[in-house]
Amino acid sequence: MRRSDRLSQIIEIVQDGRLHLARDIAERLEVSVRTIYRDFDTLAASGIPIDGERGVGYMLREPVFLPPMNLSFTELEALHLGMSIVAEAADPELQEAAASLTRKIDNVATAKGSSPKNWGFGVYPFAQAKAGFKHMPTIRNAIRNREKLQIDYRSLDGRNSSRTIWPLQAEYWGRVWTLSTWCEERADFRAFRIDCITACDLAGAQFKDVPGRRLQDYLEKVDAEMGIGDQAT
Amino acid sequence: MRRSDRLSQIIEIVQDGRLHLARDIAERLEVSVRTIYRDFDTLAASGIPIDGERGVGYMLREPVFLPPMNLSFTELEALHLGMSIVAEAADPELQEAAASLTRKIDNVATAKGSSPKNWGFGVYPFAQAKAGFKHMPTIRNAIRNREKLQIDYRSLDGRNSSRTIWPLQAEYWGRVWTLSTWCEERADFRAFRIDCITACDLAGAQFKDVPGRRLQDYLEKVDAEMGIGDQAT
DNA sequence: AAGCCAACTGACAATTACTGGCAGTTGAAT
DNA sequence: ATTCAACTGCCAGTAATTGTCAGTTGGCTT
Repeated sequence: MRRSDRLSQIIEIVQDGRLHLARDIAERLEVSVRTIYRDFDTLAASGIPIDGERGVGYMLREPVFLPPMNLSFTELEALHLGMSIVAEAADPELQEAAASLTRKIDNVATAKGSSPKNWGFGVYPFAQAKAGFKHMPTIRNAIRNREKLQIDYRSLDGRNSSRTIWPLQAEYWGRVWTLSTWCEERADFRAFRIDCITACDLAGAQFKDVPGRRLQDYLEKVDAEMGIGDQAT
Repeated sequence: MRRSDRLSQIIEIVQDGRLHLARDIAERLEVSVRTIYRDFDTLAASGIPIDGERGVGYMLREPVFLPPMNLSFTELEALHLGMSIVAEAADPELQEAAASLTRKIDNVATAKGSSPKNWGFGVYPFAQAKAGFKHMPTIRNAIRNREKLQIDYRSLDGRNSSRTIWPLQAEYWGRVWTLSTWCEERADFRAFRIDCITACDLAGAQFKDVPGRRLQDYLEKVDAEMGIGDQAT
């Protein structure tokens, strides 16, 4: 096996986010442990965020991918359009991520002497989408980690309520963002407009994968009703 | 210079889409021509779509990137959100590109044993955006290659007209797509709603970069007027 | 505090991979 | 028919990679 192939394999192995011992990897790739140590050196030198701790093992610090990947021209266009939209329609954290992703890709996908390419897309979503952005990072984080949220909500007709919810999915409707959840108070699925959420904090507990309360169950239920679910009541 | 660095450099050189001779590349990277031939072998074996033609030179078949790239978790989220939106709000060609890009990334960015990950985003744009999709591939292609378009247009108040336009940029407004152009008939900038374009064909000629008729000039003009430009008149 | 674990480091020889040079062959274009 | 430049095979010299060995270091457990 070629060295460069082995380096890619190491990344693939480490990508599960769990702890790995140099000895195990060495065994699996049929090289000596010393070689693995040297490989981790090389990877670190290339900027891959791998932490090695003495007495413990190796672990990936954050998600990574560096596959030999061929993108067609159309895929590049789809990517740029998508990033343009996200840069307009999402919260600042995602906006920054979209911008930095675009920079990274442009760095490698265009000849370095050339001027920044114009991809022929402009995006002008409605301003309303920006209301409620301040809660989006918290919400996305809660969805990722399956953490309950404690929210205060002011519905469109002016009633206030306080809920503990299991955030399942954020939806983008072109103008507004909504959040589909399992609501503990109502013991049912509820969708909230994110711009109507007045306060939003982690409740400090995770939620489990309970059949009947999963995103999949919600989508099936909504499909059955041919609607998009109720606003919070 | 390490071999792997040289391989990346070759990709970077070839990435301008033009023709390159092995001799020139060899000279530039200070290795022998023989080595360059061997490198192209290696690249081809890794799946990079480079064509070599005897007596002609080397050329990239389609855009490519295989950078050592680290994406943060947030960047991955931005990417998935963007692709979800494109998969809903764009024409079938871009939709397919978005889907295939998502597949490629999920293949490498998630542990290979795990089930497909749910990213917590849903996207439901208005159906109107889908009108006029049939012209989008032609239009995107024309923007890319700076080709004039011959269009038939039916404005919102029912008047028909036929124009030769220089397509500069497509804009997404959350519900509809518009196309900003230089219009030869009006000798001025004009924006057209893409869903109101009844026929759309390449005019068979390219347009040049004429100062005063570029996208950049249009954007400056629009900024100055604090509006979004006229609909076609 | 002692012991264990596994990451690390340095040195050296053996092995392997890469490279340049040369002498060809091949396919396409002129 | 000639030219051009991609391609191929071979060989010897060179450079990079590897395994072995003998340590050191920092964190954790007992």
